[in-house]
Amino acid sequence: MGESTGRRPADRGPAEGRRVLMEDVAALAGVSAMTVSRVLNSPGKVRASTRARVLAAVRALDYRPNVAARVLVTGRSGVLGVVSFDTTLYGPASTVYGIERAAREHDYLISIVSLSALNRRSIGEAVDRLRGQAVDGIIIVAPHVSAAEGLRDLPPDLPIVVVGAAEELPFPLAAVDQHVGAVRATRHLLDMGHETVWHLSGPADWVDAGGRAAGWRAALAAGRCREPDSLVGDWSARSGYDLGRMIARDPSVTAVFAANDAMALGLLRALREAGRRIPQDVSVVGFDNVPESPYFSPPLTTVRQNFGEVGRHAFTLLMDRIGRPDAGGAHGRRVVGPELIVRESTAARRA
Amino acid sequence: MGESTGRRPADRGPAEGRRVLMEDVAALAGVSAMTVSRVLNSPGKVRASTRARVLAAVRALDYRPNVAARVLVTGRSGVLGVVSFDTTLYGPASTVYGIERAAREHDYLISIVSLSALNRRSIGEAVDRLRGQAVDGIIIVAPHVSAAEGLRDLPPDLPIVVVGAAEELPFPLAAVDQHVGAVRATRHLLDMGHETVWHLSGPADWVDAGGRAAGWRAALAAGRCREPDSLVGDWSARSGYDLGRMIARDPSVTAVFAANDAMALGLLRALREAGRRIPQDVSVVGFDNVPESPYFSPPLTTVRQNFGEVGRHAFTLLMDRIGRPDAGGAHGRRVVGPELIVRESTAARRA
DNA sequence: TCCGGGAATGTTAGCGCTAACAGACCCGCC
DNA sequence: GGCGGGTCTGTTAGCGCTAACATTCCCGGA
Repeated sequence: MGESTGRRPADRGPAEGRRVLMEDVAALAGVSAMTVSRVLNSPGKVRASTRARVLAAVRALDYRPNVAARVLVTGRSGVLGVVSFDTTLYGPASTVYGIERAAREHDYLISIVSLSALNRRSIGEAVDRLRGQAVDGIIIVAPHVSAAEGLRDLPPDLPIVVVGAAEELPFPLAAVDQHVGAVRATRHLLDMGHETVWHLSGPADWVDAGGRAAGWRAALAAGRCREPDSLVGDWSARSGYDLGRMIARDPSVTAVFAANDAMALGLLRALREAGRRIPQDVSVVGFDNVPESPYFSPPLTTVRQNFGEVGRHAFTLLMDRIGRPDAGGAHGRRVVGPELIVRESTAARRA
Repeated sequence: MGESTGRRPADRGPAEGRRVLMEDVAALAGVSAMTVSRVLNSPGKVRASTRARVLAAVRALDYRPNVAARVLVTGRSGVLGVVSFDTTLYGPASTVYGIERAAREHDYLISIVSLSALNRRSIGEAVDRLRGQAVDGIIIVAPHVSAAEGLRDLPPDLPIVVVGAAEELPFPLAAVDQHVGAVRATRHLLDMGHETVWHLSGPADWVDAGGRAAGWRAALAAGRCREPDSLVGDWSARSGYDLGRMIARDPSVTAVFAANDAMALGLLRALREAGRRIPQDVSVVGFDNVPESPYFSPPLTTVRQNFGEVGRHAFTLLMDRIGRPDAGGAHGRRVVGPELIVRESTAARRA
């Protein structure tokens, strides 16, 4: 059979522009292709002297294995899929970055699909696209309630981990505890003597927004405080500004918890335009601790989320899942505690 | 030969947990595997009635082609590599997002490698990792001078496009014209009667920082203005604040151009702390037009960069390059013009 | 000296798909 | 009715690698 196959590397001259194959390395090292493969994949099974010869040949020829061929045989690609939404937002961007670093440390590559819209269809499509590329597993960063619905339709055979989603999903989960963060922010304000705390919330269909609003509500209830009308924004500074203008002239507003730092920034501006001083007249707390928040006017009291750690947890959970594919078992949950960072935008209520 | 190969799909029962192969689809549709392949890859070459039968079978079995096998044969993966640096920074994040959208519209997936350090070694490694995954081409978003050096070592056989790098590289380039942006920002201030303009620059080894500083210098020279000492930051609000404190009490400082919006934010704060009013005492211009900049105090005059368009250009250039691999030819350059956005942080110099 | 047995290496047979060629089919026209 | 020409479909042969089995090698002990 060896006779009839005409295009074996040995038949053509030595690498002239042609891509270097494992067989070329084998020839140069004076071994078989299989030994080269072993040196690359399980070095322990090859005698040291042989291994050295092979590695020298690999370097000499600048050989790079063809991944497609390897994947075809082994079924594993060394690529993880990441599904995300609007990676220009600070939260998603930081989470993806955290995942990427964790993956790189373990020699995984990540492929990213952003969602154009948040609905069950688009999540399914994104996952399909990644499955099509033979990823070993998928991390879904889609902090959206309707996204959670989309997750229910997903195939159970593929290892999937979810970041920051709602509670009841059949997947391992890594997240920051939004509820606790919001409770801390709200209680910080109540502890300073404010009669109640207003809340500029995120979009109703975001899981994190829901969690923060629930935490705020719980803290108010625990303190037996009146719960002001809900003010719903969209994470943007603009929405914080617009909502801020609605409450800025109400003197009963002395403490506001904004669902993220961008909204807090808009709020600060609306308050100042209305002549209210911060923190003397109104205290403001944000959420996220974006790198700019210490330089707001005034520096913003906010809640820090450790996205890097969430990313690392998500990666670890996925590795666990890939390791033992008995999908049914208990689904790991890694919840990271947020941290209140007190700066100058909050003060005790004036007597 | 067909006899001896024991594991053909037909030999085992119909798909029982086993992965669905093209041959299964073919059997169900009553055609050969090749016809299925044609329906999937060049539908025009198959009679409509046959095509319909095949597609029905594909859907019935929920068949998904094995990409690894396809890549092994065709050599094309449908994946583009993106090399980037710190995707939590607004610029890189937005660029990557723009690339991702453009890629998605053309059914490409992107794989991302972030650089931990900016030096020639790390760029080479990142490119190697992507090459290892058989990407069809690579877009490098590494706006760093030493990165540019790393680019010189890259293999010429792989289609590569660079975003926002320095001038003289043997690759197609997409970028925002930093020089023009900086000239516009500076001239805007000079036109308002300021005697000169100070500049908080970005890190010296970033290409964009160099471009902006050069534009600032050119505009000053054109206006025959004194060039103040250079103040070098690192893009962060903190560095803008620190540098701001150094100049805040100097009454001759009446106009400052910050190399990005984050630094401008820190600067605003330092100026206010020193009792200088903006824009009455000092005018400030930023660069980037981050979504929050309209809500700074005061709203920031800045320079808008259209990252989405840069991403789209980069993608298009890469497609061109993949299309005709005669690497030698002219290298496309797509330079996007930035736009000055005047808000309330700039005003005419007091008489 | 020869032999048993584990370690090192080689050989064979695909992984699932598509390029290239071969063959079947169909239509209208002579 | 038969035949040229295009259209549609099938067959064959790998793409480059690795799992599994086969073989060789090497060493100490009898």
